[in-house]
Amino acid sequence: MRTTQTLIATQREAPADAEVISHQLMLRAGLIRQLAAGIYTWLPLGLRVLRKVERIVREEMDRAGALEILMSGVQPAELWQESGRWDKYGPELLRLQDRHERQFCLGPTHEEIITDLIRREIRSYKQLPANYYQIQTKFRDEIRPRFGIMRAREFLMKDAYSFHLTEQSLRETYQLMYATYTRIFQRFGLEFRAVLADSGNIGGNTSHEFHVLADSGEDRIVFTDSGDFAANIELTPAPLPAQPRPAPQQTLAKVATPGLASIDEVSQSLKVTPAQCLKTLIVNGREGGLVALVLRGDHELNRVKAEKLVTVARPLSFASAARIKEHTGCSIGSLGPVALDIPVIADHSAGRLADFVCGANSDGYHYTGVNWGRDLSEPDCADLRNVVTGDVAVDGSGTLKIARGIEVGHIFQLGTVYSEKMQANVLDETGKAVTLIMGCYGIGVSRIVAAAIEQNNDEQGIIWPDAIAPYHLALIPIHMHKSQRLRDAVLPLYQQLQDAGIEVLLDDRRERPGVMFADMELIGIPHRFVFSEKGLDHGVIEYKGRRDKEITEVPITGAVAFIRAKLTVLKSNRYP
RNA sequence: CGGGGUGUAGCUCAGCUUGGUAGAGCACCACGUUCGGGACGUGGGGGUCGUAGGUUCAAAUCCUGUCACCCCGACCA
Repeated sequence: MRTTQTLIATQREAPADAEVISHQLMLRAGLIRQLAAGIYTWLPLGLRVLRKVERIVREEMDRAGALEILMSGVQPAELWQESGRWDKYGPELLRLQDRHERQFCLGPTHEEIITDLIRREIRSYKQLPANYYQIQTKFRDEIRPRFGIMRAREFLMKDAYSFHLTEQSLRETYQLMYATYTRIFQRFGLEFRAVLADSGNIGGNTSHEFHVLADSGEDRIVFTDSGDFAANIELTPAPLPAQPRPAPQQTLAKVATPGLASIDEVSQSLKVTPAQCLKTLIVNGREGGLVALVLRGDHELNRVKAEKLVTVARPLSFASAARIKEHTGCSIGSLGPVALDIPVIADHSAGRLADFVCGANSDGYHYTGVNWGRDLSEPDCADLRNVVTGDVAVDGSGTLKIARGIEVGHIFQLGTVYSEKMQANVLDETGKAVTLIMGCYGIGVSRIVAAAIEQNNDEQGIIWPDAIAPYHLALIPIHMHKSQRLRDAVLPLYQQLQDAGIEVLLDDRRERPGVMFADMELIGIPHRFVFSEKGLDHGVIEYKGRRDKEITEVPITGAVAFIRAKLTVLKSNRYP
């Protein structure tokens, strides 16, 4: 492709509302344009990247024996009413009516549609297992779309659904999908990790997430060096404290702490570590009352763990400041478990503290030297906190490390949640109707484009991995319009490179070199050749990889072979 | 949905307090000079100042409504 024949829509400045780097760079590089909140148009260069991601996903799904179909983005309400999700899903489901006033929605996911299809088409156990997938636009009317493509309302997703007669068969396909996802993310050339995940409100039991590692990621994932343990922080169990609780040394004292509310303020003022303080969080209880969750001052509440407590309301919600004031007579910064007349649940490590500091349930006062069992009753303990770096893995595989990740894939063993409600069953060998067991497997195709940029960028712009770059190679001739000699060197090579299966972007604009360099770097083309009169005098052109510091001179006659050797993706990415 | 913010040229923004001819940089067009890391000069095109109403001789500017977008909190690929 020539730059004069495509749309190079680069910009020097990003719109002020683009917050994350991938959003800024996608706009500046001219990959996307915003149409409305969370809704984007893909420009030619961006679409090439999206299509490459899609293609790799498709090839590997096909290889794994999944069958591609395409389901409508618009879905009739009846099926959602049948599964019970029409009422459950809330405003995130964009509902619409046709001219006959029939209810529809824009599909945020396709469980209902596929389950309906399968229950009509598959009658016999002999047709199982089955695994169907599609790559389709989804729509979720997020309360707050943000971060550009990363969390758009409209996005492209690969979703697959498998159907089984037995749990064993489900586990086999689940394993196959796990392996397939691993291949897919390896082929992208992105640093990623698969972790155990919370199955959330989709239901089912086993579930793994695939995360692209990036410091800007919204999720925290936890793993050990051996790799034996890997999980989302949401469901990483914290180790039980190794030491028993020390014997009390201090006596209980009430000290004035006027104006001090946060753990930091209190601990600094009283000259103790945050780990020696307790923080008390009051949440709404399941029966309408209040529940106090108590953590060590240096620990953070884990919402998923808290929601698993039978006394705590789901979803977890903090009690309002007004309600807390009404109940305890103090504001949030002065709460503590002493003489608190609501149920108290302490994190294990908070339960092991002795001589600790906590709020006195009276504004401007804290207690010091507090001890469980002496100054207040022994607490009920539970695992409530997020693990921290250095905690020990409960499976004994070492100490935990924490990284940030962007969730780009999620696989679930769904079970019979949908098949039961929608009566999707087949006849087994004995002629008996058996409810289908389901798995589902998602990949955020468009999100991967953004995640790749979050992970791979520098001052100059995007740095695409070869496998998903819009073009493999940029050709930059310097002042070609003035030199017949350059044209005679560049144009035949441009042709040869394309014939060799290399995707080339030839910059034939009448621009100064600096402009061309800057644009190709911003767009993130991973390899480039520069042609100049000076180089041609010696029969060489200049090569530079996008991450390279130095330039390499390459004989023009060996240019094709040189770049083919660099592009391992040409070989490894194809399969028979 | 609650809290906050912003709407002026394709992008970044000034002008608004104190009403009086709509601006700058980048981008775009033409010509000239430049020419291996986002050149320079001259000339030019482009804006119902988000939108509706009000106050006023006069509104980008003051008032009211409304819409859009963005940021902070509860979901998710």
